[in-house]
Amino acid sequence: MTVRTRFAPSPTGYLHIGGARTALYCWLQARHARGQFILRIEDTDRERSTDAAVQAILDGMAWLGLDHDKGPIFQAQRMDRYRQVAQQLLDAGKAYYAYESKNEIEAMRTAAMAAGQKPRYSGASRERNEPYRDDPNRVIRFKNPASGSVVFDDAVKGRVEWNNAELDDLVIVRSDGSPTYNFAVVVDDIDMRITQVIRGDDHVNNTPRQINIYHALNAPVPGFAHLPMILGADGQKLSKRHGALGVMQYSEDGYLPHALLNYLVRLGWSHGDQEIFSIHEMIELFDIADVNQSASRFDLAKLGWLNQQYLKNDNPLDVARELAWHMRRLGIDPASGPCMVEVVIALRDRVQTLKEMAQRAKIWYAPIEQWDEKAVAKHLRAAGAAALLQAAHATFASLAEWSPQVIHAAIEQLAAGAGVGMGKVAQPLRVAMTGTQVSPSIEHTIYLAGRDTALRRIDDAIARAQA
RNA sequence: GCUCCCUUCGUCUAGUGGCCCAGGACACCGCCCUCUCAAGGCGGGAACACGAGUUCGAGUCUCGUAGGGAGCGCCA
Repeated sequence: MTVRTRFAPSPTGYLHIGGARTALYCWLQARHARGQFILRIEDTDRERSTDAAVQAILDGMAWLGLDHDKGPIFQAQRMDRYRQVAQQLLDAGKAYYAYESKNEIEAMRTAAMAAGQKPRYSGASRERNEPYRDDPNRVIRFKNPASGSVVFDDAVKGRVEWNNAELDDLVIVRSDGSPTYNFAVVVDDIDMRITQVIRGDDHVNNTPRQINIYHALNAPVPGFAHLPMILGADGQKLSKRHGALGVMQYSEDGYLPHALLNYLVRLGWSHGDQEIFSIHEMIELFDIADVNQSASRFDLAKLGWLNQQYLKNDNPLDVARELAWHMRRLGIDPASGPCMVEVVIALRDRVQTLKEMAQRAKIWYAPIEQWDEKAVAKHLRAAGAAALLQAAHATFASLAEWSPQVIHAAIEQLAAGAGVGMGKVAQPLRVAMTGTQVSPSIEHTIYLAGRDTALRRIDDAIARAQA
């Protein structure tokens, strides 16, 4: 049997970290089994669903590379199908019309609470066999079994047993004729022949009543896997206020999609001591049954480390392409300076994101924006610094070849000639090149600036040293 | 209130009764390397929530307690 999984977000916002991990696990499970991955948009709530959110989800999935084999399928376009199935249930005596007002239902809930039960619908209309009539309160409720229990074997939670007595008769069709979530998912998952339902564990409690609907429809029940939540760094539930960023925000912040995927796959799942997984390895090794049962926290530091691993090990040509995008975002033309690949190699050990890399690369593409006065005071106005810079200027101007190796040798000679250590020469030059005391190795910093810029900056620095 | 779920270093996790006085990774601290910052190398501190029970033996099985979470909608 072909394995079929689906990711079914509701379009009420962007694709966040939790949704992205759910999507990843669904995708991995399907790819691992060489099955199908279906994308379904659960937009039965017309109030809250927006086209912009649909687009944001699609963009997020595309950026992560989680491609689907079918879809996106919109629930809003399947209304007739839900009504048809509801009618089937009605005809079979497995669902019924109910006309209680909101107030009446509210009263039932309060009464149940007072009796020490959970707030629930009393089932008042269950045996009344009320015919259809035009009434603003008309809904269709599912006739849940009154006794016995529902048992399912959750791929991550294990065996879960639920007493039917705990379940009330839920609404499956609203007064406006639209289906409710619990009903629409079941109809869809049956129609799409989903074999494994993978979703957040906030749905565990819905599962027993959904299984009862499967039974009422004489449909095979799929397997279930309920994923634990992802918490914020502070252990609080992830919300918009608590760093629950949309996936595309990570793109803008300079993370590589593969790094995010790698971080996400390890959040709740592991394969021995392995930390780095190629997409191919994830697909080979992932099994939903190995997923953890407890919630985990989102740790930006580890994401940063992983991102750097990819920055360091990916082909610099590919990284350069990404870097160019971030540089343009900073208003810099990547063509106005040195070869991007060389810049990537110079900076990749020193930053964790592409955004930082672009920020640091600016010194080779645009004039120095800001001088670190402490650096100027310490290294440019130091005794002998100006003379060293003069000497460096002369040496660099006469170099036959402009390469890091040649520049390195020249600086060593300069230091030896002045009877000082490398630091005494490198630091003033570094401040001259960058305005700060931090940069890649001095020879690369100078080399990447290009001879003309390097000489000009040394002149500026001498002027500044004497100011 | 009721029902369900969860609990190993600060964080992500390994661990499926003896290989564990608990391993790896991130973070943190120290040392080395060194022109700065990193990267890298080496080293360090750091955890089985608690209590009973089963067993020759429990992080691993059972029960309880505590703590955390989810759900109980004509929201998904």
